[in-house]
Amino acid sequence: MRKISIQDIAEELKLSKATVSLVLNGRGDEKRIRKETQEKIKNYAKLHNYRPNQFARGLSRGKSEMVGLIIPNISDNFYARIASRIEQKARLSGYTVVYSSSGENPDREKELIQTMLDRQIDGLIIASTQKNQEEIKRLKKMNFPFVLIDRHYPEIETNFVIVDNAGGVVSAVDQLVKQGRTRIGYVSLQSDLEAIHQRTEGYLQAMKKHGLPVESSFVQEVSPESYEVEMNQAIAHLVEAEPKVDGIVFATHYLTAAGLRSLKKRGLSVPADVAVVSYDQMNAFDLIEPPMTCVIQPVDEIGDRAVNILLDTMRKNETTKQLVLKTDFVVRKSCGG
Amino acid sequence: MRKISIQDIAEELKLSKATVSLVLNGRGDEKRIRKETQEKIKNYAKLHNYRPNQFARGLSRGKSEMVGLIIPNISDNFYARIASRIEQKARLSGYTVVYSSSGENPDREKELIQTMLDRQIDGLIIASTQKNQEEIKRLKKMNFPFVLIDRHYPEIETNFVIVDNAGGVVSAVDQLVKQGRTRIGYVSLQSDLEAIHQRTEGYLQAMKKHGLPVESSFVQEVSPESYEVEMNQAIAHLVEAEPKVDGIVFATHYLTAAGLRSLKKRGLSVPADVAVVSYDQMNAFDLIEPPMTCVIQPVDEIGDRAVNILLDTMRKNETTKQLVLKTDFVVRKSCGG
DNA sequence: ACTAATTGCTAAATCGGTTTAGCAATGGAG
DNA sequence: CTCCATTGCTAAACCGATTTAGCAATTAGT
Repeated sequence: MRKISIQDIAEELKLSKATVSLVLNGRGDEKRIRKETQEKIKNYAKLHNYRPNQFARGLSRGKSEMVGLIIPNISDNFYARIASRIEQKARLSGYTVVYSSSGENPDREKELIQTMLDRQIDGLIIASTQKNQEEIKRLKKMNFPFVLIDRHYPEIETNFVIVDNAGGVVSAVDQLVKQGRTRIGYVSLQSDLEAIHQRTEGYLQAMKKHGLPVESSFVQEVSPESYEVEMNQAIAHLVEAEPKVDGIVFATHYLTAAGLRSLKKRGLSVPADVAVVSYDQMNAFDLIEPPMTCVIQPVDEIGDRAVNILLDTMRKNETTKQLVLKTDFVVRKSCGG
Repeated sequence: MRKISIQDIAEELKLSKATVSLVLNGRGDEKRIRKETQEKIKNYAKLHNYRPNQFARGLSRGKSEMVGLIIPNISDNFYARIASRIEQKARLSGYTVVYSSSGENPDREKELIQTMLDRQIDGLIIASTQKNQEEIKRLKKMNFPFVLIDRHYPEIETNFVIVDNAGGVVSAVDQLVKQGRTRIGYVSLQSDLEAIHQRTEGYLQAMKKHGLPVESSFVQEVSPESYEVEMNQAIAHLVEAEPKVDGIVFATHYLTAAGLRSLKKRGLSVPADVAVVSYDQMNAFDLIEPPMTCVIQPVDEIGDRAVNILLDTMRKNETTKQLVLKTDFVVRKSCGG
């Protein structure tokens, strides 16, 4: 049961490689190969479990039927779910997805893009660190098909599928206001990510819209590296400086987690003392006490749209498509509702 | 800035493809190519950003420098973390990891294995559905390098890295006993997975060891498809039948989650009414009230060991390696401690 | 009966590398 | 001056497919 090549089949059946290849690629009729011959080839191939060597095929066709996916971190549930969806969706169109995590490291991201290009992938989906403009520009200049997801470079014209971050936070603030909260704080991340800035924008917009004051202590930022520790500081500012907040919006799910721990340590009760809404969710956010109110990102839609756009771009050279998806919202007890 | 091939370099520098290839693969000295010539080639290659075509290289070398990873579900945090670790570790040895989710579907798993073999991967790491003996046997017969992780086929002699499931549950029961609980229930999954059976074994062993009775209502099984619903039934049996349980061990993290919801619905308090220990963890298990006591699986070690074994197997044809890793344990409030 | 069209298939180039056997030129030893 | 070693490099086969131009044999058309 050794590996069998097209050559082997051709010799065995006393035909040429060309004929065999044509038939096995379904071009037998088009090339007017006799039905009988076609059957013979197909049967032999099936019987001996013929499998085309993808290297040879790729080399000669210049296509790999693979698309690359680069995300910051596969063990972040948000990206894992996107990855999972993209894989499923891409498979339906016959593509294999190759994915890798950049660990939020631009150099590594660059390296990964290069590795994937070396492997002759046909297209790329990237949730970029957003510190990799040069590489993205290069892809664009190469006219290589790609789609940015979750994060994009506003200054580069590319395909992208992102989420309406500002809108998501607005709905979070709206909900707190609806519950009668007026001194609403916001905890965010020190970050260059557009998405993070937009969330802050959303907070400020929403507060303005409701005519609520934004005290200087209301907006807190912690560093991505040591947010666990800094969160205690941040919470201290929010709940001690006068006026104390009666509601907090956290900019990411893990900030919410850290924030809750911090609130708990101080003996503050949610939502009685402070109502909480989280941007983005975590697996157990409906399990915790109180269950967490969340802005929900349309994970499946991000994946589906990204794949669709990529396939379009790969096939015809479509115009660039830029999508901003609306967030969803789940009200649970943490917001005081 | 077009794509440049070895051919191009050779022509430009009036050398042969062979020389260029040799030099760029670091075999210049060995083949006694003049330093000067080597420099010329390397410089030209760097300057024009030469990148070898991996298809061509793979075709001619018969190696792809890729390893495949097949897991049930990338959006399950347990597997995501393993995948992440494996990717990092494999990269250090110059391998790219291609991964795919089987969705617990044996047919799909088989398909994935085939696809990966077609793509000429050099080795494979599989967390199998355990309903795919034929395929695994086939790999073995082909003498293809692979390692099973998390789940293995006891009747097939293969490399594997699994966890001491029974031992993990024993430590869970031990902890509950230490907290003075004596009527300990166990909620598991209807499943053919060895890992799941072993956990049940562990429960029974531990109860026996402590001389505790296992009432018929103490062991509950729910189906993987509708465990959320059936959990209510299961919990009802555990807490209503006499004698009522005063402690429960859940066989997986998501069973724990569902169980907690169910207990909450009935107004039962953890750990006052029922102490709880979870086999395996979830992201927010330290956030919930009460924080969850967990059996911790050595995720990183699974990944590291699997890669090591795979690399060994790929290089020299080592003897089969079979590893059973010990679990860890985190005590938190849910067990009454 | 002669040309034209159709049928059925193949030869050979190509993709971009790797690798082995060996050639030509130079230097040194005897 | 001849012979052998060494240096520096190359020709050509090979990996396993795809694809195009076109040949030979048969059938159809007039």
